[in-house]
Amino acid sequence: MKKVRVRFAPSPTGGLHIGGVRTVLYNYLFAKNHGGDFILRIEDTDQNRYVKGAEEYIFDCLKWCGLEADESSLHGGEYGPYRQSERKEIYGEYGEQLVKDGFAYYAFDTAEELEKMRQDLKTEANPSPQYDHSIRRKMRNSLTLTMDETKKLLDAGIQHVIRIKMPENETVFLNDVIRGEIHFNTDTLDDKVLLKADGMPTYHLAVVVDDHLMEISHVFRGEEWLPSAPVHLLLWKYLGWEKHMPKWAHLPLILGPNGKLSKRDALKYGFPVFAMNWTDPKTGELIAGFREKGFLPEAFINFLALLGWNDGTEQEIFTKEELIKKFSIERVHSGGAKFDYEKAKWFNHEWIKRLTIDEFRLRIDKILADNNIAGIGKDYLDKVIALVKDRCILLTDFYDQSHFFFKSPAEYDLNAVKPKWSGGKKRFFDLFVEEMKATDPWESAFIEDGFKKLAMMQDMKPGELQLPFRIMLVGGKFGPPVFDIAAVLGKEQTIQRVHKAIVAFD
RNA sequence: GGCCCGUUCGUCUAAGGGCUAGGACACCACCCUUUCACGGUGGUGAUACGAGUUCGAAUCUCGUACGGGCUACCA
Repeated sequence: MKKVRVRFAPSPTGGLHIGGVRTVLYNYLFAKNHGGDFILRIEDTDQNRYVKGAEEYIFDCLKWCGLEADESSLHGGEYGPYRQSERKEIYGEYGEQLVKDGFAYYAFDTAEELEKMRQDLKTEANPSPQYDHSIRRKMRNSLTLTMDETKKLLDAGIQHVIRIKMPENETVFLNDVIRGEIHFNTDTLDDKVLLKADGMPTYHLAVVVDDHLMEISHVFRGEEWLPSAPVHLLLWKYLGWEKHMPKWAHLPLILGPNGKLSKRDALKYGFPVFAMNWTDPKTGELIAGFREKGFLPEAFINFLALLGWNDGTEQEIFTKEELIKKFSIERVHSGGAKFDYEKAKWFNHEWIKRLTIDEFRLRIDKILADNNIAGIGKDYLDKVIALVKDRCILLTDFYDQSHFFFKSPAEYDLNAVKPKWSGGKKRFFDLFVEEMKATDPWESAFIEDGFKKLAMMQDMKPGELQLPFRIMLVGGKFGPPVFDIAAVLGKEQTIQRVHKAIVAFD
């Protein structure tokens, strides 16, 4: 059997959204599952849509996700170049060959003429007229012009495109791995442009030529490509490569609240749709990314993998290695899946809980730096992490959950303590300071023990004293068990905070 | 409008002719915890509709409805 070679072919026009990442994931998992190669090809045939930094950004995203390509413009390979703009010369000859063989033709229509045709033919029943078999006889192309006229125009260097000549009333069968057999009648298809006036191929020509030249064995791409699939099938046939044609699978779309998930949804609903932050160089607009939101790449790909696929069991948490082992394209759903940010967060939480303290520490450098927390000893930091880790749903929750370990509370939630504050309670804490001074060893259980004994001696309920104690150390009604906090803070710091708070409470 | 794809709890999904239609997220209740989470237990909640095939249909077929995608010299 032919070696498995799959590819992801993004056009570098902006951020990489999760639909794209999932397409990469499924390609990658399939390739690795079959011991094959994953190729990344940059589809930059549209010069007008070039966006600076987008290509590098895509590579960075894949690196962060742990889905790096075996071959690409960055990683090299035997089938390069991997950037279509650098393959420009390759496509022309195939276009000419198609014309010579009668499968395509030259078209000289200007943008204005095309626009006029669409306007003239536009009716309520047909709001978007196509350049198809029914009208190509009325346009300016090598089908309507004589050979001499055509040659004259070509020799004169008049701008022209090459269009595929859709056959009339034929049925094109597509055997999709996920959807089964799909058929199209060619009468409903239009004469797509194959080679543009600037000499660049359109996606349709480039994808077929490159997939052939790069010996791609399987094409897994988004469902939005389904309508143009028959054009690709026909080109494989017309170019004489039918027996080498890859297997096809069209992946279901990832939906937002209103249709295909888009970056507009990110702005509107406040959840990330890109893998990493992306700032549009033209508008300066920032679209949030999962990485910066505090997601673990392990959780991110785990979540994405399960959005449209499952292994048939009830397992939901998978490592990348497990996914590689268990993934099968046949088990991918045919229906679109709505993006659920809550579930994404649940996956992240599960992954954070599974992290060891060491692993967690290595992931929070940036969060500490962003919050000006520096010079913390490893032992102390690890104790904090041990208490706080499982309370973090996102990595970025770490600061909110732990800041009081690094900075004495700047203010107190007085509403939680003031109404019930009394002379008796003040006396208790004065005595408790003395008690703490004698507490040895300084451990959670001993601190708690001393606290409760003293409360009993004072004939007070320990429960009613715990909340004030918490506010003293933390500033508010949150955080891990209060005696654990005191233990980590240390005797001196705990006593200091109690002293300071007693004054503030009075 | 045309073409194509899709349709099981609110969401992601399991079940590919034979069960009380299973799990997870979210939600609710209780337990744990006299912070808040975690955790534990339980609960609400679905086969879009209509025909047909069959002893039997979530599962097969057809129709309808609804949702989505495409309809550029963009990918």
